[in-house]
Amino acid sequence: MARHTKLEARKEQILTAAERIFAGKGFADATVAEVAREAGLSDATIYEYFSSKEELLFSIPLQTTRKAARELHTHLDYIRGAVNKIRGIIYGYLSFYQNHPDYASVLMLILKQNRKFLETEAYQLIREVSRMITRVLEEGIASDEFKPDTDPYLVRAVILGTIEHSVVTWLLLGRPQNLLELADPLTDIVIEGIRKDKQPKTMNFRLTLDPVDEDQRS
Amino acid sequence: MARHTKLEARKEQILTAAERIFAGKGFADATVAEVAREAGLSDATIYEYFSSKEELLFSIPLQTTRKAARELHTHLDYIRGAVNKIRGIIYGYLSFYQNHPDYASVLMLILKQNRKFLETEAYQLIREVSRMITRVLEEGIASDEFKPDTDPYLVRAVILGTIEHSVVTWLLLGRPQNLLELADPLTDIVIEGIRKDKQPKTMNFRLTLDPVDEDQRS
Amino acid sequence: MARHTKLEARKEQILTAAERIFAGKGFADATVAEVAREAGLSDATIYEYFSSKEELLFSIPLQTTRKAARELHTHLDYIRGAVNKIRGIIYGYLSFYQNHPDYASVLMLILKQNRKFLETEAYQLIREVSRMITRVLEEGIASDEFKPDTDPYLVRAVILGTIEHSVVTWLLLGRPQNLLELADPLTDIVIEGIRKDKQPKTMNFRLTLDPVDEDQRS
Amino acid sequence: MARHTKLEARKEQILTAAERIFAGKGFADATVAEVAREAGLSDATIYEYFSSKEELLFSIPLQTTRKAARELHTHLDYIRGAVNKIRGIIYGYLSFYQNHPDYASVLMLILKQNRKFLETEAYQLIREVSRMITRVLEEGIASDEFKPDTDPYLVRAVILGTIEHSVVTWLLLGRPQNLLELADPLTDIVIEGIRKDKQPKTMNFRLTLDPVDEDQRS
DNA sequence: CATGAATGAGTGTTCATTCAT
DNA sequence: TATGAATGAACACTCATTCAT
Repeated sequence: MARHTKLEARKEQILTAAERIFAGKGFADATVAEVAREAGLSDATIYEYFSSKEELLFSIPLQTTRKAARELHTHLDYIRGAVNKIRGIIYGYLSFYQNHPDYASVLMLILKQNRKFLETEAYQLIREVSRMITRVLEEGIASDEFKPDTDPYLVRAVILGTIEHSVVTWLLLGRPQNLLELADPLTDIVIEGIRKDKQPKTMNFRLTLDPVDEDQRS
Repeated sequence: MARHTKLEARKEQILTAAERIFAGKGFADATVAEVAREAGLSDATIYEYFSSKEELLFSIPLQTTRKAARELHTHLDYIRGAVNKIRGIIYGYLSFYQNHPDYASVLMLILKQNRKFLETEAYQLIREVSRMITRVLEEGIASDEFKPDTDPYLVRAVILGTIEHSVVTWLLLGRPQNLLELADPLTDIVIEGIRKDKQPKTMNFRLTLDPVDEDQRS
Repeated sequence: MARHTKLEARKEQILTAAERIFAGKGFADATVAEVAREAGLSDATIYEYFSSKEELLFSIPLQTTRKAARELHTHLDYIRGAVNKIRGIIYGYLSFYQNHPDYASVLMLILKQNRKFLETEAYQLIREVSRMITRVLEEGIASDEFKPDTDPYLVRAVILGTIEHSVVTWLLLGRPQNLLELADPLTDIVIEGIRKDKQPKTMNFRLTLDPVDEDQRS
Repeated sequence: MARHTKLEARKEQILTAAERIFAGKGFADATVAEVAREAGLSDATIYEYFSSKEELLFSIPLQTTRKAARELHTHLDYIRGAVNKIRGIIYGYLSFYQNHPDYASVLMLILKQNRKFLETEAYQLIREVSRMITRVLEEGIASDEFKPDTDPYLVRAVILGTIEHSVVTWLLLGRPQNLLELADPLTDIVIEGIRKDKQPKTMNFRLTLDPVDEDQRS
C-alpha cells in the first residue's frame, strides 16, 4: 500500500530507534548519539534525515498515528450504535497503547506536555482522531442514545483523560498489568453517565399475566 | 502557626521563583541562573538551600501539596454524603489548579511524567491526597449511595484523569477559560455512572393492559 | 617555654586540623570548610587567623620545623665526630617523619613541589636545617674523616633524596613499615662512599717484625 | 616503526600540549581550555580523545616512558659489568630528564605525589624500569662486584632518591645548570659505598724498615 | 549516502572568600 | 571573637550540530 522508498525505510529505522531510546530515557536525557547507535548509524546520518533532535521527536507519531487512525476507522465501520462505537474507540485506544508501549511512553510522557508539539502536523492528526469521539457522541445524542444535554467535549475529556491517566500509571507503575481490562468498566461508567434510557443492561422485567378468576377481582 | 524560620523563608522564596521559571520554560530549558535571578539571589545561594537543580524541582510540590491537602480535608469535614464529597473533591482540585497555574504547570507538565519523582516524598503526599477519593468512594458504596460493584480505583482514574486532561488543555490551549465550570458536569457524569438507585429521577413506567380476544391467544 | 597566647593556641588548633585534612586528601581536594569542621570552627573563623587557604598551607611547617630543628641541634651537640653526626642527622630526619606522618605527607606530597613554597619563611627554615648537613660534611672533610674531594652538596642530595624517596614510598605504599630501619644501612652506604680511611671497619693488619739471622740475608 | 594512525597523532599533539601546560602551571592551576588552546584545538576535542582532565594527565607518561625504557635497555645491552651498568643507568635517567624538562616537571612535581597515579598503567611501566636497577645490583652482588650484604632496594632508593631530589632542585631552583655533571660523582659515591674490593684503587702502603740499634729495643 | 572529526555554546556546580551582625 | 549567609568567579564536561571527504 504505502510505497516504501529507501528513504522512507531509513526514516522508519531511525524513528523506531528514537522511539525506543526516548521511551527509555526521556527526551532530555537521551542523546542523538544513542539513537544513532541504536539505529546502527552514525550521528551525522541522523541529520541527513531529520533536521534536528526535536524534529526527530515530533516525527515519531506521524506514521504511527496515521496507521492507528486508519485501523480505528476500519473497526468503527463495522460497528452500529453510538454506545458500541464508544466502546470500540475506548478499546481501540487502550489496545493500541498496550501494543505500543514505547510509543505510548513517548506520547504520554514526552509529547503531551510539549508546547511546541501542539503546532505539529502529528498533533493535528491526533486531534483529528480524537474528534471521532465527539462525532460519535453527537451521533448518539442525535439518535437519542445519549442524553440531549450531554457535553461531547467534556465526555471526550473523561474518556481521553481516564485513558491517559491509566496509561501513564501503567507505564510508570506497571498497574494494571493489562490495560484492556479497563475497557469495559470504563465504557460502562461513561455510558451509564450519559445514557438516556437507563434500564437496558441491568434491568430485566418479566411481566406475567395470569388468568384470574372473576371472583377474585375486587 | 507554621513558624517561619529565616531558612524556611528563603527556601520558599527560591521555590516560588523556581515554580515560576520552570512553569514558563520547562525544566530542561530553564537554568539555575534564571531561577536565581528571579529570586533576586546568586546561583551559588540556590545551592546553599538545595543540593541540585533536580532537588529544587522536587521540592516545589512539598509545601503546596501539604497546604492543599489540609484545605481539602477541612472542606470535606463540612460535607455530608459521598456524592457531595466527590463533588467537593472535584471542585477542590479544579479550584486549586485554577488558582495556582504555575504550580499546575510544574506538576502536570514536568513532574507527572518524571520517573524519579515517583520516589519522592512529595509524590507520596500527592498519592495520599488522592487516596481520599477512593476512601470516599468506598464510603459511598458502603452507604449504598454507589453501586456495589463500583471499582474505586477506576472511578478515581476517571476523576483524576479527566481533571488532569482538562488542566493540561487549559494550560496549553487556554480552554476552558474557567476550569471550575467543569466541576458540576464532571461530577454529574461520574455520579450518574456509579449511582445505585437510578430509577427515581428519570424512569417512569406505564403499564397498560388491554383486553384481548380469546381467539387471538396462541 | 614558648608562651602560648590564646591566639597562638587557636592557630595551632587550626593548623593541626589543616595538617590532618591536607594530608588525607591533598591540598586541591581539601576544602576550607572541611578544615574548619575538623577544627570545630566555622569557615569564616579560619580567615580570622589565616588570610587564605594557601597561607594556611604554608603555615603548617613553621612551628613543626622550628621544633624539629631545635631538637636536632640538641642531639647533635652530644655527638662527636662527623660520621656519628651524619648518622644522627639521618636518624633524626627519619624518626621525625615516622612520628609525624601527617606532617610528612603535607611536606613531601604537597609542599615540596610547590613553587610558591620556595619563597616562604618556612622553606627558609627547612633549608637552614638542611644546611646542617653540609656543615657537618665540611667538618668531616676538614677533620680528615671524609675524602677531601667530597662534594657536600651532592652528598646532601644523596642523604635528603634517599630520605625523601623513602618517606614518599612509605606514605604511599606503606613500605617499609618502619622507616628507622633505613637509618643505619643508609648511613653506612653514604659514609662508605665518602670516608677517607677505608680500612677501619673490616681490615686489620698486624705487622710483625721478627729478628733475622745475618746469615739468612741474601 | 610505530604506525602513527591519525588518532595517535592527535593524541600525541594533545599530550604534548598538556605536558607543556601542566609543567608550566601545575595540574590544578591549568585549565583544559589552556591545553586545548596550546594544542590548537577546542576544549571539546580534547574530550574526544581523553575522557577527563585526569586521564589526560595520567596518559602523559605512557609514550614517553615506553620510549625511555626502550632506549635505556638498548644502551645497557652494550655495557658490561654491573658498575658500568649502574653508571649507565644513572646517566640515562639524568640525561633523559635534562632533555625532557616538561616531562620531568609533570612527573616529579605532579604525578609522583598522586595516589591515584599509583594505580595507573604508566606507573607500572615506571616501576618496571626502576626494577632494572635492582636487577643490575643483584647481578653485581652475584659477580662479586658488590658487597654481598648490599640491599638492592636501599641502593635503588639512594640512586632514584638522589636523582629525583636533584631533578626537583634543578627544576625549581635551576641548580645545577647541567644535571649530567651529577652522573659521575653520584655513581662514584654509590659504587664506593657498595663495592666489595676496596683496596686496589685507592690504598697504597709504603713500608719502610729502618735499621735500629739493638740498644734501643725494649 | 554515510560518516569521522571537530566544535560552539552552554550550564550545573563548587568553593574560597567576604562581611554584617 | 565568631559566624551565618551570601556570592563572584571559575571550570570541567556535554552534546547537538556541521561539513569535508
